[in-house]
Amino acid sequence: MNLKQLSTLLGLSQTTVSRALNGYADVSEATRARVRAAAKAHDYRPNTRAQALATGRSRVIGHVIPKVSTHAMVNPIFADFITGAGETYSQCGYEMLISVVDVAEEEAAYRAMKRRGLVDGLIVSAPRMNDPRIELLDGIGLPYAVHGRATGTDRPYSWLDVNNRRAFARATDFLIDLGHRRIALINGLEAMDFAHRRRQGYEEALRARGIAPDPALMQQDEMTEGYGWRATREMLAQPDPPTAFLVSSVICMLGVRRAIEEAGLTLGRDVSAITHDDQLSYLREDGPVPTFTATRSSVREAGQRLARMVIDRIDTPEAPHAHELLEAELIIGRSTGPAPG
Amino acid sequence: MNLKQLSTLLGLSQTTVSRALNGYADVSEATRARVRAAAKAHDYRPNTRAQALATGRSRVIGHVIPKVSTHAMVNPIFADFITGAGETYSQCGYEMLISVVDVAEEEAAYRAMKRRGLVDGLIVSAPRMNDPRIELLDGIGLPYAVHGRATGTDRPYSWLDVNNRRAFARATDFLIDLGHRRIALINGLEAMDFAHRRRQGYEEALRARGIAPDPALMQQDEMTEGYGWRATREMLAQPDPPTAFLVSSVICMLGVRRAIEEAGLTLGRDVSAITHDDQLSYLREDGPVPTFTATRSSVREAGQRLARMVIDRIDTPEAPHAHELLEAELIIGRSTGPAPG
DNA sequence: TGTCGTTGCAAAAGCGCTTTGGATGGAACC
DNA sequence: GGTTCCATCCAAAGCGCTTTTGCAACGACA
Repeated sequence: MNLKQLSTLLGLSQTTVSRALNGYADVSEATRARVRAAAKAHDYRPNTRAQALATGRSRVIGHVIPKVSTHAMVNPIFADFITGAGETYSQCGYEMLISVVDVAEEEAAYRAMKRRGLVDGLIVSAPRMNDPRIELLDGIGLPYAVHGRATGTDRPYSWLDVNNRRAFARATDFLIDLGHRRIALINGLEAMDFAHRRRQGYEEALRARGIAPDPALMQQDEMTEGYGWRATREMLAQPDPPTAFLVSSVICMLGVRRAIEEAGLTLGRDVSAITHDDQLSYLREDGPVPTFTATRSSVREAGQRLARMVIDRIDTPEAPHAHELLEAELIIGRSTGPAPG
Repeated sequence: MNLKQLSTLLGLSQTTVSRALNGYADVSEATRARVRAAAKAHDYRPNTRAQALATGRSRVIGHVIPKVSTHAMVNPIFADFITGAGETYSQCGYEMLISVVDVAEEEAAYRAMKRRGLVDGLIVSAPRMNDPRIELLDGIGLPYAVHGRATGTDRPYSWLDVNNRRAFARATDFLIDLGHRRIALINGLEAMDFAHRRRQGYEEALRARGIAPDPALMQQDEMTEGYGWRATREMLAQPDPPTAFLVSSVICMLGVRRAIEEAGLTLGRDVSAITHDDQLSYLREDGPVPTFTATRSSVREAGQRLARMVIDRIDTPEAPHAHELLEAELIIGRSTGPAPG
């Protein structure tokens, strides 16, 4: 059933049927009701492609996943983020398109998306420092919103971010209050903006309390379980080992815990640890007191809100850029306690 | 730059330019070369929407994520699977559309996708037993391929699955060979077909060696870290606790290990455990001997191959249905050892 | 010389929708 | 009675591509 068929069936023109369904005022309410009823009865749905061609809008928003090589890591927050964004998209009548592109062809991919009219807007994920994509997309003329920020870029853009700096500063402060002085940072790759900010927060909090950051207590890498384990193991083997750890993700934290337990220590008593927790659904816990003390912020909610943000950019490109800074909650769990000794 | 502009620029008709670019024979090689050069020079890309409208093919494949409630779990294998599928799609000139829909509206969503010409085909994930989606999609007339199988359905369909039954039978066998008799199964939800098959494999292997399956040693739930921990804890507290565990996912296994270590036991010595390992990239390990003994099968590769399978269904709907049964490798790690005592 | 088959290109229709620019008829107003 | 003005509706153009159909030119062949 297409527009033409529906309209002849109703004895109306395509124009009237189209305008009736799209809520234009120049259709009598009586006709509109009749049209709506018929559309419902025949389960009429306008053809998306035709609609897109006619309006110049595809009602699709793209997410690009840059692929480094065949075995590169997929971001573990991806699934929850996508789910959040997807919820908003369905509410707003948008679709989500995901494109896996080789990192070498990323720029070409963005250009092609615009040229081919594939998407109306984009989500930019995992911004690096001085991320070139911002200038690129402005040049191309594709609306977008960034999940995170790109330190070093001076042009305005819309973003949503967790206050990583404050979160890690607070967590550091909390550990210092508990009496810890040797606090390690098991960070993500610091080319990533969020990791850079976390280190800033960590170092600032240390310095504010008169503790000099020790390079031997900082590591950065892709946030896997294995990395958490390895880094913790090495640090615990140092002559003057840390008594507390600041960890970049729960996945990583699982490795940290493993290394601590293997060393015969008890987490929360001999050694403390705080992780950032994106509230990944498959790592969710039920109990009243969480296992890990954590700076918590829902990445699913971030997806929801960021989706809304791109849609706003598409609808009102002339509006000023939006910025949302989500504050992470500090949740006290069982992985922290007073410094031993 | 659109077709019309490009053709006037070349002094040719739209027809000729279109046919030149699309490789038709009735264009001289000289003209074709000239057209190609001009297209490249101006970075011409045909408008996807117009192309789709004209051809009746959208070159988009849909993945539907049914959402149970706002806080339902997102499948942890999702990200890696998507990445694999996405790789194949880009190679074949397809795009991937992901739709998050409320489970109550799932059927309506499939119908709408067809009606609106949104997608050419679908991937069906996480099939349950007697999954109704197969009949539904056949009725709607949308090509699809299933990730897993749906026991109980008698109509033919294309699928790709891991041989879950054999994998779990082999793992069980391996544990029995090591001397274990009390072997627990920490399964996924058995409404899911894969979990059902795993239990079959497990029980068959037990019976074949004269061991009666004990309901007290089987649990099923959503495969979170917390579930693994809880289930293991409970089982270890039983009067006649298991000496070995069969675990449905690495995420779950992390919880199993935690419970074992908390009980003062050593994994691989006092208690053995084998997990199924989808090779999720963020849980990847580097070392020579893996931490966990596992039945291993790459979900990313599954994504790649399944994507190819839907594309084949779209291109040749009359071809017989394809079936791929991937055998999981049994990888011996450090989480298994001879039964104590 | 006329016929035929090829080759190379173009005109135009069509995909299913939106939107522009009227057309129509009746009420309201002077 | 004529004019204006709504309120409704419609015909047709257009979005950017593909595809069908047709036509002109050309060489080969008898």
